[in-house]
Amino acid sequence: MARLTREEARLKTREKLLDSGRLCFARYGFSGASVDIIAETAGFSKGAFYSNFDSKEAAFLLLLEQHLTGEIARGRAAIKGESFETALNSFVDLYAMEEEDQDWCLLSVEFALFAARSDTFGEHYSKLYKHHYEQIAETLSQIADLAGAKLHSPSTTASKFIAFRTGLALDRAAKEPTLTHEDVKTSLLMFLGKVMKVGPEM
Amino acid sequence: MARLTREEARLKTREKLLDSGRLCFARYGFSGASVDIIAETAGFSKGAFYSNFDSKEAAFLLLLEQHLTGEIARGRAAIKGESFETALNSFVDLYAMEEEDQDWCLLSVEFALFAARSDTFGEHYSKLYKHHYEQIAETLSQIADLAGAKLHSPSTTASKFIAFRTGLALDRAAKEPTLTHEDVKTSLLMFLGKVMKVGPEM
DNA sequence: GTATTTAAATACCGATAGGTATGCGAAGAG
DNA sequence: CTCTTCGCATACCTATCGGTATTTAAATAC
Repeated sequence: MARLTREEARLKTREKLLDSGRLCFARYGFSGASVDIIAETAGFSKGAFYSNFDSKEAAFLLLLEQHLTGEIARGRAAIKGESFETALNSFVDLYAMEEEDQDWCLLSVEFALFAARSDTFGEHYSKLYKHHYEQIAETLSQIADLAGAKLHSPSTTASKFIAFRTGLALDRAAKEPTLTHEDVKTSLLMFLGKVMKVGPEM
Repeated sequence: MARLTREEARLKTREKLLDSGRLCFARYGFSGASVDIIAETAGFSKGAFYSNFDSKEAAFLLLLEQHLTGEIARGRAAIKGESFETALNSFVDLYAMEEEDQDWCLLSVEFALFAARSDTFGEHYSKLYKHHYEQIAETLSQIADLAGAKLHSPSTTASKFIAFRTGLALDRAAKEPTLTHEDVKTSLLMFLGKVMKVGPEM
């Protein structure tokens, strides 16, 4: 293994900490994932963590931002060059997630709660999501376009879509979900179909 | 004020603690509401709390159960003797809640997260909600009846409805919600309308 | 080589929490 | 009136956590 400069080593450490953070936050939640655990899981100590990030909250925020960015990119990729039917299906598939992404969905819920109760944080959070919804709105509009439809209020539709998705994910996250993965997919398809005035019946 | 027997006094204390718990849990969340605070708010000490409840979790569970029971009762009351239109509207109004109930909606979300991560608790939680959804399903079926419609799978529909409601409430709980109260109402009406095959367009 | 910088380890701190053990004062039993 | 019971208060225990201060060891600069 090549000798690393100080800068390279530091960035590598940072990445490992972020990876570990992603894992721990998803598994234990924001308050449940202690800085000690995150650092230890990455093979470092708390000192390394605080030498790379201002606070636990700052690190989480970074991860959340990365995750949202990735979600948008995956959305765009899923519909790229596809027909309406395929695009809609692929897009919904992305949000009817199983496993890994579900963990992150739980996390986002947790952070919504946190944001709802924290004055200082609520603002930052709202800004982040306002942008996120606009990005999703854009993708949704493109899908609607494929069907020759036009969304009445794209960004509101995006909010509702994510709201529905979140609620469904919360059910799926239970030890004994009352809904199946199919139910989730059908529900989201139904919603988008209705909104684009082309959907199948429930 | 009449002299109280020991039993009467104890029950009164218990009630006051539960009231305080309802308030504190809603305001600060489950982990944010310390037993100390709950007891103090009720005008008692931690000793009183632990003399009345096995644990913080047990007390919360009791409150959750009471809340769910109340929700069902309010649902039934809202549609009693009404025409389809009125029943549907009143029912949705209940779930498009503002303020007080919203706090509890947040709490239920928090507990869904808790249940998703706790093995011991997840089971208890699932049982509670399975019953809850069945109750809602019954009310939804009655509403559908009024329109001469029949729900395909009442209990699944109830799950989806609550999922949607929860997601929407989560947005409304943000410091700067992206949806309005009207959006929430419209969305829920749209959902039920679609499901009962009689709804208005989005 | 030595001096300096700095990433990361260790040790530590104050706050807070859930829960327990014990003490006290008033209600109930006789 | 007295002894017992028991609801609640007080004091305490242990653990954890986010964050900081200090130290150490290695990379860089000279």
